Amino acid sequence: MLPEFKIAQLRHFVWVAELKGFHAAAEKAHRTQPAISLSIRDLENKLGEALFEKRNAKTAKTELTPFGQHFLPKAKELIEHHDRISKDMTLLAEHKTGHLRLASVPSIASQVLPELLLEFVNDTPELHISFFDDNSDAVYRMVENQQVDFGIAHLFHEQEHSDKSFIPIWEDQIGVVCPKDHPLAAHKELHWKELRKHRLISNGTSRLLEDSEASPLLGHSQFYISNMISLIAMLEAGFGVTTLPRYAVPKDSETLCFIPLSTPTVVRRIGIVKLTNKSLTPPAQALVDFILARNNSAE
Amino acid sequence: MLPEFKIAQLRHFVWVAELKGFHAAAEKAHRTQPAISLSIRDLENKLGEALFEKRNAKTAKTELTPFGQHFLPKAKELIEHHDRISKDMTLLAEHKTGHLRLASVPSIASQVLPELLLEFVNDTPELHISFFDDNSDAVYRMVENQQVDFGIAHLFHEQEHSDKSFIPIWEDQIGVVCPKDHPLAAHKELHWKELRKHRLISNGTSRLLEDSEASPLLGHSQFYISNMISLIAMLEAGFGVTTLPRYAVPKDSETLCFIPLSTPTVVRRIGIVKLTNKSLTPPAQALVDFILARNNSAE
DNA sequence: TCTCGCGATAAGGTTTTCTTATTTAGAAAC
DNA sequence: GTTTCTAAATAAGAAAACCTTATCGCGAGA
Repeated sequence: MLPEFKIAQLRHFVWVAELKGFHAAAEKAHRTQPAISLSIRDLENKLGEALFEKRNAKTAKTELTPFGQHFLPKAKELIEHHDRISKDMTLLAEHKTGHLRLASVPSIASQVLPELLLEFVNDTPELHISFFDDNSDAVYRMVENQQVDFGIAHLFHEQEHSDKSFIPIWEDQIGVVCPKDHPLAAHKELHWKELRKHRLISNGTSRLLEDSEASPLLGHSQFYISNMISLIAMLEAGFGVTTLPRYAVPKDSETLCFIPLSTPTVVRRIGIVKLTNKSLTPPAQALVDFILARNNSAE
Repeated sequence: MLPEFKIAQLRHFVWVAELKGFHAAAEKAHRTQPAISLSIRDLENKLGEALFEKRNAKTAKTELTPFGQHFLPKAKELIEHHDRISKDMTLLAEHKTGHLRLASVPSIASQVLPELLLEFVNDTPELHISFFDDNSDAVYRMVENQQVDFGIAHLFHEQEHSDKSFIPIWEDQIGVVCPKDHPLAAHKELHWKELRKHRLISNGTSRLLEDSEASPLLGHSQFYISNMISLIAMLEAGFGVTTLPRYAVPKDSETLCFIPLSTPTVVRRIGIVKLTNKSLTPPAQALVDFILARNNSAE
């Protein structure tokens, strides 16, 4: 029962009023003059009042009635409001703006994401990114609680996360880390049995070998260091060697080197974790797409 | 190139979101369910993003995407803005609200308008009325300067106001005013010659007689009082008699009476003055219509 | 497994909103 | 005073948008 205005119609009205003519307004609207006439008439009928002075009379210029003068600023405000929302939502949909929350395991966080994010935000200056790094469990938890839009973590076969989906992206191969002047450093690749002669330090990622034929090594290990910084320091001090996924090793270390294990070849799959039945926000979806595209083209 | 939303479409979206279902929304919109589906899909296409979680999947309840959650409050605000304007303008068009500015000559102002306005504003509690009373010249001037929406004044034959139009409403007959105990008070009507025997006080309205056969009376008059209050006081004191238009005489005077002049019968036409090429605001037009209707039915 | 509820999809009709063509009226020019 | 010109109104038909009925697909609960 209240009349419902169309934005286009209001635009026509504003243009006729401001350009003082139907022809000029028609041109601006990319319509013909009769279309504007009808549009205005429809508006007048809806309102039950004339917006422009009777234009068949002697008066030459199209001029607003007092009623029309009242309506003009209101119409303009509504149009502006509409356009603001339209623009905001379009920007958001084009992931040019908004807020993106992301959690990742430290290895990817430190070795892959910095460069990747730098490239991604290059053309989206208004995008805010919140970034958390923590271990896989914590990442899963943050995804579950919707503290982040998506996470980057390992795939756990054991724990069934039926409500989450996993998109594998990176394959992180397990290898041996030792000082560059260590006897093992000369090898291009290693068989697990070759490690038995050396002092092996196990760490949090060692359990990745549990299911492999290298599992006897774990019993062989006398030391366990969970903290990555300490572990690296021990290695650099020449205390021994360890096994680590490649991404967990500082990329451009001066003192340490990484030798892949050829037998067994153990890979840790790292990928994107998100809630299955929840869409991503446009910026988040854009980043996921970006990561996928980059990794497909890279391989 | 920016998408343009339709208010109806936004309503559909809000209803689907809030009622958590297309059927419920369809009912509220007095549409069928497919209409709502298409409406939402169109909106999603315009935005380039899904608003609701994929509804063909396992999920039962229709739920918003994060993007949709962002859009919902904005859509609601825009709808509210639209409805506010729609309502305001409708009220204004129905002259239920707004501002009406009016000027009138004192006679009508004091004897006709009070009762008339009281009746008029009866069903328009939100209408503000600014009211000025002044002589005819001033009323014309205020109309001309658009200080008032319209005026109530005399018709001047002499001065051509080509830009103003005059709608005659009242006919104000000239008569004689005298104390109730005056010899003339017994008459039902008077011939101008009968006044010659009495002391005549002329006043601002006396020039209405100038063009009539009673013009000799004006030379006969020894006193001229421009101020109405003083004039009435003089009459009440029994100083003499005067001629006045009927509406200029206090209606229910205890002491004075009004006897029409039969020869000559001079009427002063009072009516509505407005700018020719300017429409009235809806409340002003409504009042004019009201006055016209009242006066036609009264006669 | 069946059925129900909810939403998507398809096809066709109605309404709305344009366009082209023409008319009208005032203003300016002759 | 007639002609001419310009701007808007009007008419009629085409195009687009929108809604309806009918039907399908799919997951959930009986």
